[in-house]
Amino acid sequence: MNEHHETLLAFMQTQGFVWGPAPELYGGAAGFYTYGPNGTLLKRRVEEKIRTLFSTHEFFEVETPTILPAIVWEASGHLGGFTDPLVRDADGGVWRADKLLEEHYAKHDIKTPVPVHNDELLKAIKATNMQAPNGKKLLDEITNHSLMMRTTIGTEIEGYNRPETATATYLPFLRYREHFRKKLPFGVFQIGKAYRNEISPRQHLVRMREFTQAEAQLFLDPQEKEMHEQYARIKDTVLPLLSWEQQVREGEPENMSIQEAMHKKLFGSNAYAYGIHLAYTLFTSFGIPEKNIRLRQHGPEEKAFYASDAWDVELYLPSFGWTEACGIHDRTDYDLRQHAKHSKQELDIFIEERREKVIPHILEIAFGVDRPVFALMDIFYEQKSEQEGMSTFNIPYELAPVHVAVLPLQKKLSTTARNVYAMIQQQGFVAIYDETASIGKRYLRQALIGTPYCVTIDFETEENNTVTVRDRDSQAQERIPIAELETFLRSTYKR
RNA sequence: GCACCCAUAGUCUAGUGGUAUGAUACGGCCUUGCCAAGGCUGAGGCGCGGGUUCAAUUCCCGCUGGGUGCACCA
Repeated sequence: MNEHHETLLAFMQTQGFVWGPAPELYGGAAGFYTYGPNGTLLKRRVEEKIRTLFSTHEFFEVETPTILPAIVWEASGHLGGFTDPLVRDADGGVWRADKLLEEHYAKHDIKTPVPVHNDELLKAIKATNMQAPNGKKLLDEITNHSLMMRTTIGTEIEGYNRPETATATYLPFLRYREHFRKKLPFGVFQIGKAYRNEISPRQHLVRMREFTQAEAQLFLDPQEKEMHEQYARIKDTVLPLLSWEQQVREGEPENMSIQEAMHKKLFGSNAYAYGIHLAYTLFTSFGIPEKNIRLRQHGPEEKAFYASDAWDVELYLPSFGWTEACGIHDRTDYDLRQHAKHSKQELDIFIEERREKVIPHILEIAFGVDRPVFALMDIFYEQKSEQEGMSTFNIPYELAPVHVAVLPLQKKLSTTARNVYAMIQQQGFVAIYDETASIGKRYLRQALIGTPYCVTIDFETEENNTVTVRDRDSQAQERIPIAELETFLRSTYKR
């Protein structure tokens, strides 16, 4: 673990951003964290950015259940074929059965393919007479590990916590069809919890067992993936693109216009390019510096089974380096076909002009919300020694957890100060009142949580109803009338 | 999950087979005119369980949590 990350963890804990692993009282469970008051405010602001951007691009928010019966996950492909076959050794160690056999075959230059089904896999392993890598005897049983968290609905229905929000978002397709008056394209988005029973979660908020996911889903007519109007608006935008070709030759991302990328066939359709652009815009709207963002194309091996086009938004985290933050997938008609098959319903739309029924294609932008939140803390917390100046959380002003602090210069000014505090709260700002310790110490406290403005009530306030407003970044103070505070603050915090 | 390493106030740390050092943060009082100011003072800790021992925070085992590598991350 690097030193920066250790400093960051102390910052997040002491300043009320992130605590855990929870429940701390009982020693904690890996992969679960609690957002403290400041962390929760920060995360909310990030979620508001998501809502604003998706809404202004004609996506509509929905909220679906987090627990769904097994049949849904059989249809989506999450259950069944996509669990890991595990074999135990005499000591209780657990190994990936298919990987063990694969390695064994590779080592002995055996060309036989590794069987897919558990019983055949077990038979093949027994035939090799192999042992576990730790020298222990392997047991005669293969069990499945699934990343899905199982639960029971009522007394006996098998259910699972959703491992992604997307599948849950697709299920009301027939309702969407009516709601959007049988016309494509239409878009929906969802922000909510997802659960993955990771074998060993690490890297703090970056990989949790319970996390917040956000995703936008655009339902398209497969023959109308050109989206000329939207494409025309974005085609000249330059994006940092790390193509698969560049990765193979270990090159750097290239700054390239979307149009140029289309010519090079990096994106499969105008619509997909639109999705890429939207995802990139989203991450810049969080205030993450452009140098910390790049787009990386998936290689043929890592591309998900359902996707025709696949890129990730990656963020540079000082703690962990380049980290996947968001996937943009053209999922084609895979999901709707699967659910049509399993539910025995026709999930299509009748296109008037062509007099035909089509199964819409789905373009997906999906990401863990906790990752950009972590990135903001990781990138913008700056620790300084007392000689160097104040340690500051340099979060962009509009994302700061607390908008403004109200500080009486001395305690004898507290009545006036509390009146100003009450007024600011009623105006809808998130405010903090602090009258303990020296004024300098209180400025530091606010800098540490990124509060942009400190309103100080001094002796002049009582004479002429003015206060000073201290700006976090410039540390400059400006005297303004109390009556103008709201306008001043409103200019930073648009609502 | 495997291998190795680690675990002391909120945070960071010293140290010990006889219950613990310091810094910082925090509370109270006094002082204080924009400063990470000063004085007095207060509260706060050996992750959990078992073993060895007269005695365990210290030694041993297990668990939990963290780090690194492998695996996993659909």
